[in-house]
Amino acid sequence: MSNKAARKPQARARAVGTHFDGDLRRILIDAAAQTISEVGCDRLSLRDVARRVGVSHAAPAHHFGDKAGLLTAIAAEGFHRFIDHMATAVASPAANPRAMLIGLGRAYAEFAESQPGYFDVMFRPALIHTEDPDYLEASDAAFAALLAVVEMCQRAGWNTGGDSRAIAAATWSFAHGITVLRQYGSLQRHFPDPTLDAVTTIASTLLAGAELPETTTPSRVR
Amino acid sequence: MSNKAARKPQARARAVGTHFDGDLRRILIDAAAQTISEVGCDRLSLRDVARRVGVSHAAPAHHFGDKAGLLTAIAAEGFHRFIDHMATAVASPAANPRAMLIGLGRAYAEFAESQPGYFDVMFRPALIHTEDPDYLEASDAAFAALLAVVEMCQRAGWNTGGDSRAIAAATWSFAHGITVLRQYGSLQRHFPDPTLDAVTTIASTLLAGAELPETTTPSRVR
DNA sequence: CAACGGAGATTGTCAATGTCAAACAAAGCG
DNA sequence: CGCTTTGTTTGACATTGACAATCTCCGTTG
Repeated sequence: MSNKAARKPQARARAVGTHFDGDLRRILIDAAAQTISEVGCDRLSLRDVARRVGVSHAAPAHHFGDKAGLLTAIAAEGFHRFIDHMATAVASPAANPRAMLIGLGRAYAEFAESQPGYFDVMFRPALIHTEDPDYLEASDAAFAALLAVVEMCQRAGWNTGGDSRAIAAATWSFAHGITVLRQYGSLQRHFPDPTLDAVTTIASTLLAGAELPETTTPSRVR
Repeated sequence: MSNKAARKPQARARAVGTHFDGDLRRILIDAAAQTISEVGCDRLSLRDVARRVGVSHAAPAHHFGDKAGLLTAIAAEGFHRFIDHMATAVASPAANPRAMLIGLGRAYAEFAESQPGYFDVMFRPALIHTEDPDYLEASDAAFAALLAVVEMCQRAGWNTGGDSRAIAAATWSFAHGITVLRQYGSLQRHFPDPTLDAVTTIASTLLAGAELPETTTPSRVR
């Protein structure tokens, strides 16, 4: 809202029948992401985005083809932001698999919480053009980044005895499940202490078959 | 489509201004679930459902209040069907944690694939009335059923050393993540053999820290 | 038996939305 | 100066969710 108010006069000043310095596309994406973070991906309306920015109701469709095109652009940018977030959050190889899993899971959920306007669109293939080259490229880059983390840990001495792609897929699945179920409130409703550390630590204990003792878990809440 | 054609004459025969034997609600739910399985939850339209059933465009809203009401009813019934499916799929306690996880994960994904019209709605809180008593009851019952499986395994000698609710939450998260990512096609795109067995087995190996050897995995594909 | 009230279902209507075609303005270029 | 291209607006249309009013049947009550 604040940046909208700051941007609107500039937009208005040159609005009538002229160009937007070529950055209307960027402004539209920002406004749409902001709207999604407020009302959710399902209630996004092209006309509402246009209203917020201060342009005509058909301007968004002109830039992105259709509603799915706008959401596709947001999803692609979301994956790029996701890559940046994961890169800074999991910079160094973890001491052990459990610590790595916890770090990855927390970074995943942190991104979903800090960038809801992007995360909500990234995994909604029914709403976007899944064959869009930019989207595919960004999605592939995100998986490649996750794969790089796994292989970095493998090089750091962690031998899983498995294909790194499969391990990355499983890790992604687990982090994604925790994240979306937390977003839905499903976990909060049934699990008394649904902090990321608690769930993820218990999960690794579960899957390890209860042999592993409780070790290095810097239990930072939330 | 086939059952619609078979049902339509009966409906038409008494349609004009009369009652539907009290089962119009059921017919609407069936038609809506069928529609969702075809076009997805996002493109469901009350008027389309009404058209398929052969009633007026306002009939669905009359029975369910609004669109979210219809989806809420479907979600609640979906959780009940989910409970039945899991009960038959995981009837006996698993020999070991890994076998139980694989069984749970497969049953979870099997349900999502066999009942897409219901699964797609069950985890979309933005589209339903999450405070609806029937929905909450059904959702709670589903978690209770999963919890029962975990505790059954614990009684069968599997000591995880953790709270059963936390273990159930983590298990649910992992199964959910695998399921939705498979639905989205994300896994198929990056993981060469995204069968449930493969992913889940690798995952348990990953989380166990690579100490566990490859054991009992009846590798049934898909 | 007749009046009645209510549940089930319909019709009509309204505002909002996505999409499309046409018009329009500004800039670049011959 | 005229032409094309790009960015944006205007106008229109079909679809949708929601609402109000109406109608029809059925069981109840007097």
